[in-house]
Formats: sequence, C-alpha cells, structure tokens
Amino acid sequence: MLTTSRKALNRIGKRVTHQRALIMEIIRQGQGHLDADEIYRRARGKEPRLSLSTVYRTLQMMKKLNLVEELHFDENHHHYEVKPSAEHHHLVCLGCGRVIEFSYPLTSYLRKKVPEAKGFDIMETEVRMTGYCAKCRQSRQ
Amino acid sequence: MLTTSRKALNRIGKRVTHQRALIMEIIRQGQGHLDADEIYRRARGKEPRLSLSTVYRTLQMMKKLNLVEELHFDENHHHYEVKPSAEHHHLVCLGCGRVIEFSYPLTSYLRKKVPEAKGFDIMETEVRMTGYCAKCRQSRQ
DNA sequence: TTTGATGCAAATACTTTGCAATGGG
DNA sequence: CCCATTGCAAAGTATTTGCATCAAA
Repeated sequence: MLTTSRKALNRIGKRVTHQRALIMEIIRQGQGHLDADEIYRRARGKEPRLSLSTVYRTLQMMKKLNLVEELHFDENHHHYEVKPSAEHHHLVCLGCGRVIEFSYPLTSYLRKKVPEAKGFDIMETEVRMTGYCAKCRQSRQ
Repeated sequence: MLTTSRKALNRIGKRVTHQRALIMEIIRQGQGHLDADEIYRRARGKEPRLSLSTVYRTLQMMKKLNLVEELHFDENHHHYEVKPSAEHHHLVCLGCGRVIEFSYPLTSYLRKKVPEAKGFDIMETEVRMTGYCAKCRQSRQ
C-alpha cells in the first residue's frame, strides 16, 4: 500500500527514505485525525531516533504533493489524513470533541453554483460543521 | 452598533469594559480576516496599554458567545470575523493567498442531506475551497 | 465594595530553521 | 560519490496562565 506514495515521490525525484515511508504509513493507518505530535509518538515506536522536524518536513512535503490533507478543527494545531478518494467532510461536536466523518460531493456542485469560483482551479473543498451532538445537547449549561 | 455585543455581555453577566468594546469594534470594522496580532496592533493605536492577552481572552469569550467566528486558512494562526448574518464562505488561492468571500446557504441544505448531522444542533458551517486563481494558474511551475 | 477583568511577565504549545552528519540513488 | 535528507539544538511564532492591581457594577 506504500506504492502510491512511493510512486509519487519517485515521479518528482524525491527520495524514498525509511522515515518518509514510516510517516506516510502511520498517517494512513491513523484513518485521519492524527496531529503532528501523535504521528511523531507513533513513529518513534518503530524508529526511536526519528525527529519531530522530520515529521513536520514530511508533512509539508506531502501537503505540497497533495498526498495528505490538513484539517482544521477547533484547536490550534492541525490534523492530517491521507487524501481521501471520495470527497468527505467533518462534523465536529463542540461538547465532547468527537469528529464524525461524512461523505458528500460538493466540489463540482459548488463550482457550478458559485460564480466567484469560476476562474479557479479548485484543489480541495473542506466543509466543517460544528455544533452539539445529541448527547452533549442535553448536558448543556 | 456596539449594542448587540453589549447586550450579549450583559445578558450573561459579563462586564462591558473599554478593552472589550474596543476589540469588538475593531473586529467589526476589520470586515473579517484579521488575526489576533493585527487586532492587537490596531487596538493599541487607541489604547496603548492594552495587552495581547486581553485580545486573546476577549476572542475566546466571543467565540463562546458565538459573536465571532474563527476562520482557518492555510496558516498556523487564526482569523476572526464578527458572526455574519448571511451565511458565507471562503475561497483561498494557494498561489497568492488571496481570500475571496462568497455567500451561499448550505447549513439548512446539508442538515437535510447529511444523515450524520441529524441529531446535531449545528452552530456553524464553514466551507473552505482551496485552489489556484486564474492569474496564479498560469504562472505555475 | 466586591469580584471579575486587566497588564505584565513568564510559561507553554506548535512549528520552522541552521548546520554538520548520514545515506539513498 | 554527490547532494537531498536527517537529527539535533536553537530560534521563531502563536497562545495561555499566574498573580498583583484595577475598575465596572
């Protein structure tokens, strides 16, 4: 399953290092929703000498290559997931922090409907809906 | 125009201080897209002794009161805008960083269409489309 | 007068960078 | 072999917190 990313790296003349392969694999297994520090902690399980800078550098590179998506929840750090094939988005509960994923195709729809987007070459559409889930709705102040 | 926020503060027993009024007014005038530091810099023009902590504390409070919205562009800090009455979203150019605002009502639409959102009490829907604008598309490597 | 809010300084969290050493192609 | 990539340490940003003082109600 590393093939995709390995190919992507080769294609643009980037080296396939142990560290990169490991980090990519962890992000993939993480099913999205891992932050840089969590990726780092998991990676060190396998490769104890790996540094946090390498995680950040790899993440940046993968963003540029469009291999991972950077997600913005209600926190001051980011989460990462491998670029999903089917378009999907996130529903965040402000009470318990739970993140629910849902698929919904919006890009092509919005591209047609939003005049401002006409000239654009859209790479990504991220929808983040926030609110309170059924459980947290009850226990609100 | 300060009335709205003043009322909101009174309603929950928060004090209406000089600093809070000033910060809120600046965010409002900023038409969205100001980050904490920019708000701080502008506020100090009027109130030189104001501290950055107060800006952050006020921002947090306003978020909780749902008076401002925190926006997540492709940077590692946040931007703020007063809660807009008409639902609108953002189109970000990855080339020049330009942010284009567009209105489009999606919340009620998605609430109906997305089964996962059914139990939720949705407070906010943020759509962020990223890509390359016409100008930047040409000058890409 | 009472307590919540502020300023300041210091702490913490997150991310980036410089540089010598390493290892992939 | 060469140069992209790494680890490490240090710097750079962004944000939060503790505490004595201040001011809104």
